[in-house]
Amino acid sequence: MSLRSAILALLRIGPMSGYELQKQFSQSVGHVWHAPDSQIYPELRKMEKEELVFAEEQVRGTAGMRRVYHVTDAGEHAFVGWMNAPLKYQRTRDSAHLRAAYLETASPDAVLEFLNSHIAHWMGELECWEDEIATIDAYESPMLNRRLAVTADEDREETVAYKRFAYEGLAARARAEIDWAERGIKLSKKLGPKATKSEK
Amino acid sequence: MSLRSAILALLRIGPMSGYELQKQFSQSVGHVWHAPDSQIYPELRKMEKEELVFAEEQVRGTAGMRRVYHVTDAGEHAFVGWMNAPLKYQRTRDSAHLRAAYLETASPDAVLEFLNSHIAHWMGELECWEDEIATIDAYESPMLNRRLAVTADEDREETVAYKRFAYEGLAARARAEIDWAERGIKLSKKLGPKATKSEK
DNA sequence: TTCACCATGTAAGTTGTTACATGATTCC
DNA sequence: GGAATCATGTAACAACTTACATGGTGAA
Repeated sequence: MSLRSAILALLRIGPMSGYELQKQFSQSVGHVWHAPDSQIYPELRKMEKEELVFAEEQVRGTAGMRRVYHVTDAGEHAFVGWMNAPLKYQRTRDSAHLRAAYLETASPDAVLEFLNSHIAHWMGELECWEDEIATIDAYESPMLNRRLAVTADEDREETVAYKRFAYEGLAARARAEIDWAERGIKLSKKLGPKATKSEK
Repeated sequence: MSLRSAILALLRIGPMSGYELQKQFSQSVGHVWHAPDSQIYPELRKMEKEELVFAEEQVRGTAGMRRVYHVTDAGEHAFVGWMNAPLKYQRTRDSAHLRAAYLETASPDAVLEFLNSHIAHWMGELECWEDEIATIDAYESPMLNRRLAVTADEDREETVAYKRFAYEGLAARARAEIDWAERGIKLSKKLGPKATKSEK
């Protein structure tokens, strides 16, 4: 149900086509909740059937078509309902930590490769979130500005603060992962000589 | 494919029935990689067909049955292969941070409830991992001891160290989530009066 | 004898992945 | 005229969830 909530959250910023949504899901939002186009288009059609959104059909050129989706009252209600309901935590499936627990099975090279690519992965995430935070602070976030334009003056501070808060949490997580992997590299180097010794 | 790797990792510790595996997946391992019984039994049958494991059929009482699974050479090879291959990161789907980004939509009560239950959730995880670490340090982990019993002397330190390392990372993550949610509570209290004012 | 635990699954549905498929528009 | 981008999907498959379904064993 969270894909649906993510779509509603985006459409609440302003009406958008499936294509525009898809671009959002491949950028910043996609780093919190990923969704490929093959999931977005069918989901929009389902939401249309359930009247959470409605499509404004636009003609492009001579034969082109564009369906711009708007949130309906029912959709707004569903989103607010989700926001106020208890959150369902999905069970963890964390392949990196699963692997870490059995790292003695991997070759010393593979251990370093694993930890280094873990760092690279989370560095990418960290950069993404730090950029987002900088963009918010500079009042240059297109999506947020679009939302603020239709937000009452007294609610703007809150809207900005929570967005920043969310991104800070994601950045903190990325930093924790990087720290952890760096400690892992030190550990593997400490263990290294013994591992080699045992191969003799 | 990680479910398969997790099963192989457990069976490498020692032969086990589906039921025993299932118990592991509902305890400590299940906090890294969750799997319900309805996924484990069919997966074991598939792995049996692919000859990654074989089942030793044991009779219990007069009519009871028990299939104890052992890792085959092919299974061992598959596990080591997975351990040495680059890890595939699954795309993030983080409903808590998704929600956090739009918290201005929730009622002040719902915000606190969300953040408090986030803390409770991660406190539970943290406790789980700290217990595991304490158990390892006291040489009282049944699964780890079972594994160490069939491990060469010089590899034991590594085996213990990586297990501890994995759990430390999970504990660190839990702490980061708790910290973040606590900052969120402070933030919501700071914003609180204004939010109320805007309702007048 | 009854209750907790051992033991093994199936079935239906949802969600997510990967690959395929097509065509229009706009800008250079 | 060609490339990037706009635009919308389908199909097959894999993974995961939730609920259902059944029966044996062992100890109090």
